[in-house]
Amino acid sequence: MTMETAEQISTRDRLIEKASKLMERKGYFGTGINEILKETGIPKGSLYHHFPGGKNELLKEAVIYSGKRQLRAYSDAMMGKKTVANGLKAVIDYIIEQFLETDFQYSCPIGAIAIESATENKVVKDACQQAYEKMEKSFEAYLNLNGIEDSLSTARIIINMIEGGSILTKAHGNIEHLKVIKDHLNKILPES
Amino acid sequence: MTMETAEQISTRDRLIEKASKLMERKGYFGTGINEILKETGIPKGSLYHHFPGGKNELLKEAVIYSGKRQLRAYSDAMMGKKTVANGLKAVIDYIIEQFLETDFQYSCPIGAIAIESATENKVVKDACQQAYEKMEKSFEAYLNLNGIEDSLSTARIIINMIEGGSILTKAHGNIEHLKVIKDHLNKILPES
DNA sequence: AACAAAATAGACCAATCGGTCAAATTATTA
DNA sequence: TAATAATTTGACCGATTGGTCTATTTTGTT
Repeated sequence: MTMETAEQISTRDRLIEKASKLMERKGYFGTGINEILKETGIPKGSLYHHFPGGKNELLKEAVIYSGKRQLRAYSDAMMGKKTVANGLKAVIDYIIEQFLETDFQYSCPIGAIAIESATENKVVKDACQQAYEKMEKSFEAYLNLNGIEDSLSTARIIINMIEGGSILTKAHGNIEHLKVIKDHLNKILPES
Repeated sequence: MTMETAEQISTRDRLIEKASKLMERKGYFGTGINEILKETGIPKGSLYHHFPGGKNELLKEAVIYSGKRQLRAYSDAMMGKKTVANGLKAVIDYIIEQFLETDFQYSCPIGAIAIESATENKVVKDACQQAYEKMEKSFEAYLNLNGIEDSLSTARIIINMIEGGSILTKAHGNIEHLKVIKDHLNKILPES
């Protein structure tokens, strides 16, 4: 009967959350099991109890978690915007915000893992692919619902620009490459 | 007086070359000093003789090397093409070729490093930034020379798409996301 | 030939890597 | 409450990490 806060986060979720954060910034190889444990204070045995597959299994879950969080954030940003162009520009604005808030430590959550070769950790690689597929379908549906032609290819172009723009933003330490995307959206999407 | 081949690659260059290849595929953290040494057969002492700064210095040089190689490959692909659209499509074709030849192990050479957070290795980070800046200026000049308006912002959009498209291509294991870029180039650039 | 500088060679180091495992503890069910 | 299952705890493991250091060999210069 301890005084506990309303929501008690499980050990498993705490591991996934921390792994997700580290992974987004340092990739698969840069994310250390021991670092996750030290920062969360969770002992090693617990990790291998919840994730018998070890690092691969934990990071697979972390990719899924990151993907969901990213998709939800994008959806929230788009919600309520009157035009498609405005909805997508709100997504870019959200990303810009993240970069500014984290002093450019933020990056494309899935990209940092997906970019690393991974003949090895196929489990993690598959999780990345599925996360991207969900995002693609989500964008496609959004465009299709608003009467945009070539909704699939347009969705792909937009995701390409977002992912690439995020890398460039991180590399340069300024948001110019993301701002350019907003301008470009005006060109390729119907006004108002 | 040994029978030696025409070109003798220096120990230094062999290290940079191998580091570059590993780094493009596995990023900063995934690239191990020991792995480089084992695969090249070069002893450890030689590495720290040529690169007193250790891993950071070697990988900085590797980023510069990768950037130059990438830029040259793009330039070669564009050369001789009559229209800007065709020149840029040739660049995408080159990238597609690389993916197919390497069974999708190829990735954006600089992106794999740039995406990893790097408050730490500032040296490497700066090298990434400079590599991207050179590429941006190169594309901008190419567009400007061919009478394209908004050459800088257009260059940035194109680089964004290339980098993002490469990540998505790697994640999905097919070239659809790169093909879409070629179609899009037709839309945003003047025909022939 | 003699000397100095450059480069090669690899043994060695502490620290960290991901992972295993047996014991102790807490929760659940009978 | 007794038995059982789920979970936590942390010591321990071999392998690998990036890095240092002292010889030895090769190269260049006079």
